Amino acid sequence: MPVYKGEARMSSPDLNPPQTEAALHTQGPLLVFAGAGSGKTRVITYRIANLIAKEGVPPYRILAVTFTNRAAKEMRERLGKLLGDSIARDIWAGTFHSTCAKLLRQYGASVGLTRTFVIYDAQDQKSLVARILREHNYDDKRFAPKQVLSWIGKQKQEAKTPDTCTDNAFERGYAELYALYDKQLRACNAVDFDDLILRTSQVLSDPKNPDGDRIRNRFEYVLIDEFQDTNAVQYKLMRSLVSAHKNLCVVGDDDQSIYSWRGADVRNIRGFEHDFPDAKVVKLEQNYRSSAHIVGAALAVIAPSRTREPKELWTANEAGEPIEVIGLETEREEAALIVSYARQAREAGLDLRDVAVFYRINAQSRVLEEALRAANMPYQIVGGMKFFDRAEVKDALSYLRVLDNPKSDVDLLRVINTPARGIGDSTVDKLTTHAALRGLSITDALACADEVADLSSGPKKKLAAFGKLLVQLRERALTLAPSELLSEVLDESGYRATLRAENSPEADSRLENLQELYGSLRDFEVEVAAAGEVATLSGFLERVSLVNDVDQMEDAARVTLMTVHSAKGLEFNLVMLTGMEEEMFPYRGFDGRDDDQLEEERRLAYVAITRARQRLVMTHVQRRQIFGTTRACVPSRFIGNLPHDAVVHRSTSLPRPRYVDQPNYATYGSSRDTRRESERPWSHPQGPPRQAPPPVAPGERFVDREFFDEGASDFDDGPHFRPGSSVFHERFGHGKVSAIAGGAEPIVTAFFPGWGEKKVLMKFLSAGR
DNA sequence: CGCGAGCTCTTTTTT
DNA sequence: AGAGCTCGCG
Repeated sequence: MPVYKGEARMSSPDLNPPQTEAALHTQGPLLVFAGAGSGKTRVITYRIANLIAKEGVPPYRILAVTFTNRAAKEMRERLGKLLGDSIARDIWAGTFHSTCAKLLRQYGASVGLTRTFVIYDAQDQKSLVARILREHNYDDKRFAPKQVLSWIGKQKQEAKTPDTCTDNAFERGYAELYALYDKQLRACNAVDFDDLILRTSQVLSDPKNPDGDRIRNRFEYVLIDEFQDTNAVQYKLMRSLVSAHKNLCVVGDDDQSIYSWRGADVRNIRGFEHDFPDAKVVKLEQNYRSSAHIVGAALAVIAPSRTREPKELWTANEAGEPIEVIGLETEREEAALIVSYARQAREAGLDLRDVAVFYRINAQSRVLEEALRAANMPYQIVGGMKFFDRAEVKDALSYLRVLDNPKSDVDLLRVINTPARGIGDSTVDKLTTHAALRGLSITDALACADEVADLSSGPKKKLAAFGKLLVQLRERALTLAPSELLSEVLDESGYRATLRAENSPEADSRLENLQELYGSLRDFEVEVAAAGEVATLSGFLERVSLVNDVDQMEDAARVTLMTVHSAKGLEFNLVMLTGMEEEMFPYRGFDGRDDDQLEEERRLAYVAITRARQRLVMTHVQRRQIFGTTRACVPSRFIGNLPHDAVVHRSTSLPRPRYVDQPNYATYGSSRDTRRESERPWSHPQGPPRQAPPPVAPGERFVDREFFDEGASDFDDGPHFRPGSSVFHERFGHGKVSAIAGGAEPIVTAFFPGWGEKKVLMKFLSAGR
């Protein structure tokens, strides 16, 4: 019998009244509006603990859906502390996607999936659609794979199937493609991300399907976090999941709804009471996380939003440090400032894991990264190019996936000529045509390669040899541990040998990445073994598909760089929010932004600000080089919204002249402007700052560099090697640098006695004698 | 059939 | 600025 050790705490002042109300709720629907930093996670864990300990609900009958796997893991850890790890382990906790993947492994048969189905990512999807377009002679001017996929994705997010998706003649072509794409996925025993939800929902909503009832009976209590970011299928799935008992708790904040572009519908949370009229509603409005200045700033930024659920965030915390708004000339200077601030924070005793740098788009990270690296400041970048998206890693995974699931054509085609084994495009074309005509998978077609029409004996032999390789490897897969299989694959396929033979710095780097993949597979095996289970290939591949970068984030003493989207749900002592300029944040895409999108940008800014506990720094520049051109920049309207008394302005130069074309702006961006957001000018000028930084004579150039470190801005010569430097390399020993080629991964040319001149990646070098 | 060079094209946010 | 693509050559 579980003993609930935290019982004493439950009634203690640990929880405020609304928190207690939510935590003690048991039966029926519950809607929790959880303001930023209002102790939401704690309420959720206490509530689950209460269900288990007081109500006697078995942990395995509780499903908790979180936004990231990281959040699920953290929740489990907290519950472990309250109830013990063995109980916490039995709770179902994960994202919608990982939960559905788990369910489909077991209950996927009725929707055409076997236990070894694979999950296709964006790249896989694209290559599949491209192939369909080619094979069916679609006009690739009218049908771009990306557009086709985004249209299909939208249908799936709205729970629409190929036959129910549209009767609009204009969209007929898309609907046909959806049908073809769907058919291919089924033939491949594969799903895409949206399918994970859609197919699970289909299992649940088919009244004749006994699996639906099995799943329903399994979960007596369902909790969904970040509910404002659920889409229509997820909502539908949720409804059929709880239709019997209605023991549903949803938690969210409409002010933090930032994923509408992914199909998320904020009406799910705003209209919740309509679908569940007897729902109990609790509002958590006290912020415990941030200083009063930061809470005030967040409120000021979100206030102009026209559509908000009524609620009032407040805090009893102290005012704290003012928010710093810093104007700089270029993005390089901005990066230098970030380095300088991080350094000062570290010297002041702040742990670097408590320092974060946010930006609106990933493209902004490069310059920041270069500056941090040059300054030897430890950092990690979340997002951007993922480890598992690298070509060599994807190749290796494709081998594993097609071994696990022979029907996966996309994976087979990816590796059929990687490394090059003389199977060219025309041979592959004939093979795929042959397979399509007979309704075979490519693996099957390979098994009888000599029957392929129009193929001479050379290519046939090569196909047969590759087919044989796969058969042999598949046999080995039966007895080998997944990590051993990977090793075998890399050897037998010639992949490793080909890279070794290349003997270039890039190839070395790829080999290293493959080694890292091997390492992560080993880690997975150890972890699974610790839980008393056996590591399966499918299990590993699924994890790889569904982890995101925030899940992967290391808990190390480093500055963290990420997009604002990735930052949702996290918190840091010091947050530096970069690129606070019109067109950057709010971001302006190709076709501008409509009102709804601008509101979402505003909510995004709200999310960014509320991540900070003690200190918030916002930077903006006068000109920024991005996408190959230089743009002139104006401070973001969100800066204009900040309360004057909470802000200190600084800059390294006089702001650009402001062309005031709207008399209203004398109040420095106050929300007195009642026009709709989109009617206000885009590059609207700021009024003069109310609270000027140190006084400056008009026209005089004011440069305030006292808040810079000496030397922080000249990171150009930052790389610690230059021509003439002595370096050390694992294999080549000591040498002397002759040249350095920059870029994200700098390549150093150096002379090594006994080896001659070699080009190596800088990361493989250390300082020599 | 495979590789390289030039070309174009795209550029938000991600499970 | 960078990646991905097509085309042409060996």
